[in-house]
Order: sequence, then C-alpha cells, then structure tokens
Amino acid sequence: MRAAQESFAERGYTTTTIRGVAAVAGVDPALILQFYGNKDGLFDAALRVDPPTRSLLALVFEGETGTLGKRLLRRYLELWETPDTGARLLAVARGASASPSASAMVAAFMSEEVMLPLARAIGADHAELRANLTGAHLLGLATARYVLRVQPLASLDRERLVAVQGAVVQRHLTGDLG
Amino acid sequence: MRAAQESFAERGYTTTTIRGVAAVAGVDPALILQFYGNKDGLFDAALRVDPPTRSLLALVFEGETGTLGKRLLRRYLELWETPDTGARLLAVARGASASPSASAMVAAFMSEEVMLPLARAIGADHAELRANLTGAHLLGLATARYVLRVQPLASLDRERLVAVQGAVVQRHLTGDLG
DNA sequence: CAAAATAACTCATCGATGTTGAATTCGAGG
DNA sequence: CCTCGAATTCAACATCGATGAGTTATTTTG
Repeated sequence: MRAAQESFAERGYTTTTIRGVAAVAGVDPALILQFYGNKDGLFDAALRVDPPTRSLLALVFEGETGTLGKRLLRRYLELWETPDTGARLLAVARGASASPSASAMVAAFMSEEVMLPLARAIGADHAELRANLTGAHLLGLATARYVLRVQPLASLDRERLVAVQGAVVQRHLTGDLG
Repeated sequence: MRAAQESFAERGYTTTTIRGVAAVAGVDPALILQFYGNKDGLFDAALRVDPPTRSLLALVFEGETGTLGKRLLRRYLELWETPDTGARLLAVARGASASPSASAMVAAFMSEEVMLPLARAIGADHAELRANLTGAHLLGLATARYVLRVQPLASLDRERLVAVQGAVVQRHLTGDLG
C-alpha cells in the first residue's frame, strides 16, 4: 500500500504499473489484484485515505465569512505547493480522465465531500450551485497553474494570485448569483 | 484520418486504439505509425485541424467590449453543447493527462492560441495573465459541467449559467485585477 | 518504354501491461 | 500431526503501442 501511494504520487495513474508497485513491495502482482480487484481499486484505496482538501473545511471557523474567499484560495494553493499533498492532488487531477475513481474524487471535491459542506457551513443560499462554481473555479486555476503550468499564471507569486482571485472565490461563496 | 477523428471524438484518447482505427480504415496498423510516428502524433494530426475554440476570437468584433464576458461564455458553452465540436472538445479535455498533444492544445487555448489574442484584441492590460485567468475559469466550468457532470451545475440552464458567470468572465477580461 | 528510385503498405514480432484462474505455501485450531 | 482457510505465487492470456525488415505500388528518370 505504501508502495502504491508513493508510485501514484510520483508517477501518476497511467505511468504507475501494478507490476512496478508489486516489485517495490516485494510481492507478486496478482496479490495486489486479489485484494483490490483492479488497478482503479488500488488507486482508490491508496488515495482515498485522508484526502488533503478535507482540511479546507476547518477554514470556516478560523475567520470572518467575508474573508473566506481569500483564506480558502490561499490554503488551497498551499496544499498544491506542499510536496506531500501537492503530489497527491496532482495524481488525482491527472488521473481523472483515465481512472473512474480519480474522476469521482474530483467530482466529490466540488460537491458533497468538501465544497458543499463548506457552502452549507456558512449558510449560503443555493449551496449546491455555489459549491460547484467555487470548486470548478479552483479546479480550473489548479489545472492551469500546477498541471499544465501555463505562463505567466504558473510562476505568479502565490499571494498575488490570492489578491487577484480571492474576490472571485468570495463572490462564488457569498456574492450575487446573477 | 477520418476514422481517427471519429474514434477520438467518440471514444476519447485512451480507449481509442491504433489497431481499431486501422481496422475501420481497412489498413495495417503499422501504416498509421509510419505516417504519424506514434499515437500522440495521430491524435495531434486528427484534432489540430480547425480547433473549435478558434471561432471565439471573432466575438471581439461582434459587440461592445463591456458585454464580451457574457458573449464569450455563451458561445463557449454552445461549442461544448454542439455535438460535433463538443465531442472534439471532450476528447481534448479528457486526453489532456494521457496525451502531450492534448495537453498542449488545452494550454494553447489559455494563452497564445485563443485567450491571449482575444485579450490583446480588446487592448487589456496584463493581457497574458487575464488570458490565463479567463481560460482557467472557462476550463474549470467546462470540466465540471461537461466532463465530470457535477450536479446541479451540469443540468443548469445554459442561459442561467451565462447570467451567473458572465460577470466573472468579464471581470477577468476587463475588471479589477486585485 | 523499361529500369531505377521512391513512396506506400504489409508482415511478423517484441516488450509491456492489466487481468485471470489454478496451484502452492503459510498459519492458526482442533 | 492434520486440516482448513487465507495468503501468496505461478503461468498464461489478450491487448496494446511500437519496431524493423520485407513487399507491393507509384512515380521519376534515362
């Protein structure tokens, strides 16, 4: 399991091979499939435990609701830029097209897992839609900055990005909906 | 080539097989690789021609700059919801993690290919960053709505989504940058 | 027009991958 | 010690992308 977590974090979903994980673990490849069914099941088991973005929920109680946008965005970017959590987020994001489990994780982030509880915690109207919009926005930013590394966004100072986009996150959470 | 375009559009990058394309085309698989080098080269050749989002550039000259956000978002959503162009956009978006070529196409959309010329055409300051932010936002929305099909965003009325998010797109193009 | 050169195309094959089912080893309980 | 079930391995299959040599077709040329 530790070998799987490391391999998925370092090499992503597609380039991680069951045979490789089995070799690192000093075990036969078939043993892994006996336990986890298939490669997707292994990924799910390896990445499901303690999802990094779950910690974002605590932000609701650490400050004013009016500053939640900035704080949420800052902490989210920090998660991406921390080696350990960043590698796992990258694995999930990049595997989202090849692995149903990774895809479900990203979808869950935008609704029931993280963003929806967060939107509900601040008592927002249209919590489901606000959760989706906030999640989609954050996902887009992370994809451009950390996955595709589009310039100049990728090398923009983190605090400057918070200053530029914090208000948009805030708008999605508490602002006018059209 | 036509077989490749149809297969990539219908089945995406990973599930499309060179052998399958060759069978539809009534040809040996090796012939395809002889022409396009590898699977990624085939994808590039099949999807590079006439990228659907290129047409978004014309919107600059079809109305006031102050309404460009809404018009851009509306037309972008229409592209995703049109069967032909939507299938191609889906293929590129879903293949972005497995295919370097698809990844480059998405990155190009957010900068030199579409969003940057558009930002430059309206004479925006910090055109590169605005292009990235607008592109990232649109990509995030499309990923959530059309790729992951997150609810309720996925089934939200298109015009309602334009009403809700048009102002954000507009802000990224011409609004305050922090 | 025939021969030579180039392009188009096929064939057999390799190495790697996910996956499967049977076989084997291991570890506890009676 | 023996048995039974879990843990683990073994050997193999089907499929995939890719390679390189060989073969056919087409064009160029003398």
